This record gives sequence, structure tokens and C-alpha cells, in this order.
Amino acid sequence: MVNKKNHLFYSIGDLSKSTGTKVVTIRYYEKIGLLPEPPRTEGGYRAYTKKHQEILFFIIRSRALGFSLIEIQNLLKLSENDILLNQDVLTITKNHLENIRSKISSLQKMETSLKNLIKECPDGKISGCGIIDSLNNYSDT
Amino acid sequence: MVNKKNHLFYSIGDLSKSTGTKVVTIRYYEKIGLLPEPPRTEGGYRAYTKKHQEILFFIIRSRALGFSLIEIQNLLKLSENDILLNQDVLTITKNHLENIRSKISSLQKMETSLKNLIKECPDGKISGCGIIDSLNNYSDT
DNA sequence: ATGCACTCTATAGTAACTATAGGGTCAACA
DNA sequence: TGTTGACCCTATAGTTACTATAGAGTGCAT
Repeated sequence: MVNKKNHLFYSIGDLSKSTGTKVVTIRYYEKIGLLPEPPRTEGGYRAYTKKHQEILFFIIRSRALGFSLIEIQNLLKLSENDILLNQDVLTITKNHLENIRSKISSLQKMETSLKNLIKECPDGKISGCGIIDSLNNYSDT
Repeated sequence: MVNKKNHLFYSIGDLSKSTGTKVVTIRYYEKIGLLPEPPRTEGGYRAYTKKHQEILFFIIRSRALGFSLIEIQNLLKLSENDILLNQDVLTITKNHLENIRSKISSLQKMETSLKNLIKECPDGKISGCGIIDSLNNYSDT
């Protein structure tokens, strides 16, 4: 894809392939203001630059670390303002780490409970599986 | 709350307080078919019975174990049909446990990465924090 | 000139709720 | 008896991070 000034551009499909992000998702990121609006061709097609690709990669890596899109938006702002605000980046990251740790711990509690429920209801058995009962927790006397 | 036949009923507010579930959430569970529609008073108020309360407790305990509302719907159906279908309950529960385990493991990977990013960017420092850079992953040569 | 892959916008659907608007009900108190 | 205030009703839209669909236009090759 090449524009009037003979610069190299990416179509949205190109960007999609090179980053592994779906076309609709790229448009969605633009819509919510995460990815800057690219220039358009005469026909109205989006014409992305290398810079857009870099930002998209940033988004992808941050998502892989579990950051929310709003957190990523903040990180992107900070990365523009640079140097002085690194303290904020650190804060965001630390908060995020705390969230992840508390998610892990509540999932681990679930894991333990489920393991115990299953243990009391071995594979071969057909009746007497306690899962439903222990969810019901009937004091049905 | 008392109806024509002098039976005891719960208003939605009573049920809300006794189960710790928000009023809107109770109505939502009814709307999606999780909680059966209760009879109504003359004025159109919902009049819940003990049975409704038990089902709601079942839902709450299942949610605490991380089951989705659709899974809970299935569990409720099975608990009606009783005995022969316990095998299905076991299957649902085992699948769910597997999902939880894979969530835990991906969160743990995130945790490790974040910990490392933070370690390279100690508290007192203002510049040179690598979090943004490593997300950018610039080969900016 | 026509076919095909690609792109465009706009809208609705997903999960599990929460929030809001605009109204009706009911028991008690003056 | 009137009215206040707490409670209840329905319907609709918003939340997160997308995905799916409809209906239409673009661009390149044959």
C-alpha cells in the first residue's frame, strides 16, 4: 500500500496479519481512542504507519500482562510525557500486580473446594455424589 | 409479608437482606430464567417462598465457586432430575476445575513478568524505569 | 466489465451484572 | 383522611473487551 507521497503504508489487513490482531479489534481500538486515527486513502481506506504498528504491539504486550484497556491508555499517555512520570507507571504496575495476586488467591480457594467436592464423588459412582447436596447445603430434617 | 391464604412470603427486599444479594440482581436472575418467577401480591409485588430462598442460596454458593450462570442453570436442572444424572454434575465440575487451573497458571505467568519489570525499576528512581521500554520493546537503532 | 478479496460504517450480541428514569404500592402518622 | 417515606414495579442503557452481522463501496486482475 503506497500513498501520494510514495510513502509505505499498511492497510488494516496488513496490520492485522503482522500483529495477529483481528481487523475488527483494530478498528475497535481506534474507536475507543487507544490507537490514533490513521490517515485515509482517497477511497477511504485506513493507511497505517510503522508508528501505529508499534503502538499496537505495545497494546498487545500489555494485554498479555493482563492490563485493562484503560490502564493501557494511561500507560500510553505516560510514555508520551516520558521521564518524570515513570513513578506513575510504577504505581499502575504495582496496583495491577496486586489485583492479579488477589485473583490468583481467590481462584486457588475455588480450586481447593472443587477438588474436595470431586474427591467425595468418585468416577464410577452414580448416586450419592455430594456436589449438588453440598451446594444445596440442606438442613432438610 | 402475608398473602390471601395467610402463608408467609418474602418481599424481594426481605430476600435481598437474608441472602445478601442485591434486589436488582434477584430480578435479573429471574429474567434470565435462573430463579423461578414467584407469585405476586395484588399490588404486583413479588412474593417469594422458602424454596426460592434455597435456590438463591444454591446460586450464591455456586457463584462463589466460580461457576457461570449457564453452568448453574445446568446444575439446577440436574438437581431436579436427581440421581441418574450425577455423572453430568461431575463432568461439569471437573471441566470447571480445569478452567480455573488454566486461569491460575496464566495469571501466575503474568505475576512473574510483572514482578521482574518492577524489580528493574526500584522505588526511589525517577528515570530509567524499564517498564515502558520493555513494553515498547524498541529496537530503535 | 466483471469477479473477488478487501474495506467501510453501523448495529447488536456476549457475561453478569449495575444504574437510571419514571412511575405505582403500602403502612404509619398527623 | 391525606400524605410522607420506604419500598416496589418496568424498561432501558451502561459496563469490559471484544465478536458477529448486514449492507454497501474499493481496488486490482483477468
